[in-house]
Amino acid sequence: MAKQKRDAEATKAKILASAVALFSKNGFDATTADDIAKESGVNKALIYYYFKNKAGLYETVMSGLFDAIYDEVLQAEKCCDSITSELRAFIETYAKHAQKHPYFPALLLRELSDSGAHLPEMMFASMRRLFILLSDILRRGEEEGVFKKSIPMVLHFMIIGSLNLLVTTQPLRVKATQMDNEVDTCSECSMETIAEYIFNTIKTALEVK
Amino acid sequence: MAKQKRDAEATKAKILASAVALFSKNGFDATTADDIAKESGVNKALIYYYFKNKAGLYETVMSGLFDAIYDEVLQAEKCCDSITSELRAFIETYAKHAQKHPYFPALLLRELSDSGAHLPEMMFASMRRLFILLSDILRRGEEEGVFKKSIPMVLHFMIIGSLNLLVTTQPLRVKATQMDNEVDTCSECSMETIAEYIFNTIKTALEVK
DNA sequence: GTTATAATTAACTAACTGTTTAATTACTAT
DNA sequence: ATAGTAATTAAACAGTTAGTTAATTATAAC
Repeated sequence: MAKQKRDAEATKAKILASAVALFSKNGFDATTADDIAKESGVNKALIYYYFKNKAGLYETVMSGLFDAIYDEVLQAEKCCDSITSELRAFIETYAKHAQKHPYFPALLLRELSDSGAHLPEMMFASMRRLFILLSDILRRGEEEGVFKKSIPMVLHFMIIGSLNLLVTTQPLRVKATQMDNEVDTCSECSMETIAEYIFNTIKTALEVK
Repeated sequence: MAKQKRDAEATKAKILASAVALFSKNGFDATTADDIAKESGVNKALIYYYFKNKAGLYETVMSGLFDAIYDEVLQAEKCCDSITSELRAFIETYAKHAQKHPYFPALLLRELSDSGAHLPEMMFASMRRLFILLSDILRRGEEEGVFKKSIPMVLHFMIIGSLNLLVTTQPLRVKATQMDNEVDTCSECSMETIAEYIFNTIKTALEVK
């Protein structure tokens, strides 16, 4: 069927797309239902018709984003022959995704900075899933005698903390370089270079000497 | 003089204290002038009398927090005999401060996640100052042949990113442990242990073999 | 074609928010 | 005492916001 005048799925999709864009740019509080309605060209009441309320829409948005990155990382990890390359895949894939969807780091950091005030259970479970993935790599590496004993939670935050911050601060770092070329803020660094460097740092620290 | 019925400095201090607490808990947008007035027991209009407007109050709050942590790190770094222990001091002091003032990581992460939307110049300069401190340690270490060549900006975010996230997620990680003891979220880890581990990870990666 | 249902709309509301104002009270210097 | 100033107050204002409602239109089933 061609485009109808009424298409519930299409309407829902339009709302979601605008919501992702606006929530990530301005956060939950600073994004209004009117903004989303205007951006998507959809009547405001339909937001409540389809998503119950603003919080419900936000949760749907976040849930989708979390699933997407988890699936991608899970996928990438399968096709590896060594533990070390699994670790590299974890970091690289997360980095690639964060670069491709730069709103994700912003939303994640905002959520973590108020301890998940807006979405208790769902975001909780999603973060946990991702952490278990890394935790598992480290445990198996340890069992195989390839990795030293580590504190997975700290390594996890060293990885995703730095990756997320490097994405969100990108414009800030570019600005810093323009103002003062003395300080190297890595403003020209590609996400691949950064991921590679983080991987090497952690790999070196994990190596049994 | 004993306590008077009117004391401008005391009033300002009361407003600031409540503002720090509320801004860090709920962020800029979700904190209302009414909240601050109620919490501090000060008439709402006095916020505008002393701080011009909400943004002005926010900037004063952030400015104070940034100065405090910078001064502390700068102080700690002076009294070191080796480059390696300067690096340790940097990480340890930041960790200690973040633990002592757990609202700071929350505010910092929120700011960075929207690229400093609320306070362009001031927070920019403060972040830069702190980064230069670390950058300098790494450069001198490199010159002395103690450290490998590194990407300071990435290391900086690995350090402060992980430390900040570990502080803000503390309650979340405790909750995770209560629900499921299988996954170790480092919920019992002291900030000293964490700082020590981060230091060792980075030190090992920087060592010239 | 009629009917039932799902999608859409414009207008509305009730609560909230940042900020101002005009009046009032306490303190200080003379 | 008095006058001037600084601190404090309650009330109000104008704009915004999440969420609702009752009516209207399209679609599909029969």
